[in-house]
Amino acid sequence: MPIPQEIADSLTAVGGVPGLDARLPDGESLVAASLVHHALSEPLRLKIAHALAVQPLCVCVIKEIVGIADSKLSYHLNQLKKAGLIEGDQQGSWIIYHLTPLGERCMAMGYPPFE
Amino acid sequence: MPIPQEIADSLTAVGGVPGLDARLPDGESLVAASLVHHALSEPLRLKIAHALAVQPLCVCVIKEIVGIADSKLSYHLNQLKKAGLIEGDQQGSWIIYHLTPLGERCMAMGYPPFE
DNA sequence: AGTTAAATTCAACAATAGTTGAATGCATCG
DNA sequence: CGATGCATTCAACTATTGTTGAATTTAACT
Repeated sequence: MPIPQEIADSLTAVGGVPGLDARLPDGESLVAASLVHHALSEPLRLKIAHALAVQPLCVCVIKEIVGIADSKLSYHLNQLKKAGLIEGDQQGSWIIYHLTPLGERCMAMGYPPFE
Repeated sequence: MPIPQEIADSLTAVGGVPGLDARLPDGESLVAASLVHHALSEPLRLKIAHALAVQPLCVCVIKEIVGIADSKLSYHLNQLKKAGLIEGDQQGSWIIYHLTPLGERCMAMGYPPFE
């Protein structure tokens, strides 16, 4: 007597385990998506992303907002950059960070959907 | 010689650093959101969440889908549970996992928005 | 009660990720 | 050029997270 009837029935309806598996994103898509989630899995980085959703900012202003040491901030900015969510452009002495198109779309969705 | 003009101007328009800060989610919200991101920051857990978005499943079927050891699967199911994305109900010998309302909303959004 | 199957828990271990402070790179200004 | 301010890099360290296999729990069946 294998798995519960309800599960078995609906599973059969989608083509069994192979049928269900076919509906899932492929490995590459899962990895790409998980990288975005990982980048935003730290409150600090999430806050930076929200700030950049308001407007582009140089590192020194971001530093005022989050209140952490330079090297720590650089590390987290780099994590966001590696995930493709932000970019930095040198402008004189300053590096101005802004959301990428992907970053914009992410921040515009209001995710995760609480309430 | 302070920050670039464009940044300074738009920053002034939102009320300076304090004004910008007021537009950002509070610390509690940032932590809550980052927990959801963290739960989905592993390809394995993301795949499980996608599978449960198709239908509720018992652990043994999830195991067939992701192809990992029992204890490892339990660990990851627990991570998703702690983030409030899934729940498990005992039904006879089996535990049937399903998305919570929050999990449903998360998976329904098509996040992150690639393409 | 004894057995079997489903799933979780645990402790030891391995791997990843984040922090820190000093050193470095780069652009500007005198 | 030399000094200064903005930002990144590096190596050593700490902390968090994930993996493994054995032991345990719970429920059903005989």
